Amino acid sequence: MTITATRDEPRLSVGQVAKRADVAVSALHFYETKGLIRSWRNAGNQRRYKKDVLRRIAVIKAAQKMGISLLEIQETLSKLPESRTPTKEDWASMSRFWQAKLDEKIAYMTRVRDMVDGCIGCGCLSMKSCPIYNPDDIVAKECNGAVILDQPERARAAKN
Amino acid sequence: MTITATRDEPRLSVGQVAKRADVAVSALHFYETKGLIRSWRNAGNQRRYKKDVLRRIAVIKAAQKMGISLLEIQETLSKLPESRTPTKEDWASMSRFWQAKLDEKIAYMTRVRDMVDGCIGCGCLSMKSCPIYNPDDIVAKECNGAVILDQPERARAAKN
DNA sequence: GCTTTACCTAAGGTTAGGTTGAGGTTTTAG
DNA sequence: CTAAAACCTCAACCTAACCTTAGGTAAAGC
Repeated sequence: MTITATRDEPRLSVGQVAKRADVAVSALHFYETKGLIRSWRNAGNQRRYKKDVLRRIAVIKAAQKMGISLLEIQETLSKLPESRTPTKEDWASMSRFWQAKLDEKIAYMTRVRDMVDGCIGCGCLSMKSCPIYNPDDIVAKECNGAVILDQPERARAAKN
Repeated sequence: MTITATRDEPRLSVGQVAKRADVAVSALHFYETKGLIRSWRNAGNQRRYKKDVLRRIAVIKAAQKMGISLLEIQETLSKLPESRTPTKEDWASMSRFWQAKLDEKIAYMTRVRDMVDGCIGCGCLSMKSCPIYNPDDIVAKECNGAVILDQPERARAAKN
């Protein structure tokens, strides 16, 4: 009896998902083409979603707020087990993964801030040795002594 | 004599600027169309730059590293005096301005990290009240108590 | 049963920050 | 003086992350 009740999970239409997750229908289509979410079709070829798509979308949005690209999000989400609905621990470990990335980014930005601070503030801006003045070695060698600024450079690296 | 020597400031060609600033010629053209840098033309219609363009470009690149858009950079640079070569204090105040923005961003990311941490970690993820679970109020009202997450939303706001 | 609302696909558009290429001119090196 | 290197403009193309529009189908309300 309760079994029957649990069994006929109600599937959501794209409109319902859009409303509840506060994203545009077009975005849901888009996420699907990118493999971020999945849908089933009803007899009339309309998308039907399992409820846990809401959590997936919430996680996608949270990750985006962290500045993580959809590609990276997709890659991470794809590690979730397809066979079962992800558990709390699944989401938690994903969260830890992204937090580490965030920490990296925060650290990176802090280094940039300090570099700008140190270099523009220290008076060397007018000198040949200043990393800000000499764009070539904007990755400061002088000024504040070996500031390592090279984390979020994957995009550029990929480009070249 | 020295006066004469100081007076005929050597102007740089795009190729020279590109090389010294480590940016593509196309990028320099692009920056010019966006009003980020300025050039003069020689008799043959070729671009010639004053030396301080190098510093401008260095600053542009530094700002980009901070995640500041070219539009914002342009707006900030446009406040520099056109009449004279910017002084050290000009650059320093610009640097302070951007540092404040960076601090904002860092604070924002820190809040996001803490929200993800608190919410996924606290066990409420499976509950209706969780801001991560309920995308509508991903701007956490529960969990960690009023986390204000709304700084870098100009893009979206502008869109809607 | 009919109308309105929701949905479908495919293609093209948008913004940011450029890059690439075509077709032609100017500079520079030998 | 000539050939190569550098430069010019303009237009097209690129990625990300979607949105919009067109033309057509399905579902829901009365």
